[in-house]
Amino acid sequence: MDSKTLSHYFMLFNEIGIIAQLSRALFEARLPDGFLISHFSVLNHLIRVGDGPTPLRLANAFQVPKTTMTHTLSGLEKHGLIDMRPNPEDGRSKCVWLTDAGRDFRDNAIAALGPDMAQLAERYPPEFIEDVTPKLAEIRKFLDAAREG
Amino acid sequence: MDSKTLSHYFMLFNEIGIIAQLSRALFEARLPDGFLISHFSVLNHLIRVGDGPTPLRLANAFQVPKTTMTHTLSGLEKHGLIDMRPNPEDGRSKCVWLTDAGRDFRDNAIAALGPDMAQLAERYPPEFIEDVTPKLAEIRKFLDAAREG
DNA sequence: TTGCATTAGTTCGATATCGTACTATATAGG
DNA sequence: CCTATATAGTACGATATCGAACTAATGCAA
Repeated sequence: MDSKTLSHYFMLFNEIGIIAQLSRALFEARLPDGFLISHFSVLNHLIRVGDGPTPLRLANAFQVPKTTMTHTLSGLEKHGLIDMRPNPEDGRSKCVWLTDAGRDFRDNAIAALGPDMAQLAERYPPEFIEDVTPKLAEIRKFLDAAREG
Repeated sequence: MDSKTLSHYFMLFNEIGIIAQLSRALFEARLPDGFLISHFSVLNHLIRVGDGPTPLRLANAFQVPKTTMTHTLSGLEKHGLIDMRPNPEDGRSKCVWLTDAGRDFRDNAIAALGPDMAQLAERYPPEFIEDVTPKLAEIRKFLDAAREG
């Protein structure tokens, strides 16, 4: 691969890194003090996919080490947004359930982020997003496979 | 905006966040112990754009707080990969210059990452990358503008 | 010139993230 | 059943990142 082509691949990941950084900062500015995207993401995931998963399943879903997920969940539990109950099918394990406060928090966060997304949508319509997202999902799957291999 | 459309926007940033995470881990596994993508990125930037910029210019280029750039540069300097010299045009400021060791480090890193990129290129040819990257760059510019506004 | 606001860089404290090691439980093989 | 291995979650230590406050130099305006 010639160096010019190689640099294009570097640039892709450079852009992705910067967007991840900027979007995190912008999103967190809309959340109550002390809450991070990681907290919102978990709550949102529990709503979308359904609650009751183990911490390890969540760690895999977000591709973070399980120690990181432990930390994130402890923050959510401390604020009463989730319940951690024993897993009836495995004595080593736990299950994560939303509380009413957790659902409210997530709804409020969505409402707080709505205007930003609407502003983004003015410039980049849904078709644009729906074009890019699947391509990124492909790359993500490839990287995830490479991680294991 | 209806909730289904909204969720598409969330998913975009979710994918971006995960790719940033995975690519960082994969890249850093190819670097010598104790070095991070941030170190490589700065060296690579100095090669591409030319060395001699101030730390603040670098912080802006990578969209990180200047305190983070101070930390990154101190690591590079400690390993003798860059020189920090006074800025002749501004007594408050400094200029960042590559050392020969810095150039070598960057060349070795590129060589170490080459096979991974080649593997990626097998599945996602340059045209794919050149389609996606500009679109991400647009979103990045939008977010950057929103950050200031 | 003098005084005030601005800017570049660093220091410091807080914390999110992550790897290693550990405990408890589960599973497979003898 | 018993032992060895694997797995789920946690505790702990290291460090990258970031915001607030600080220092020093600059620029501007009266």
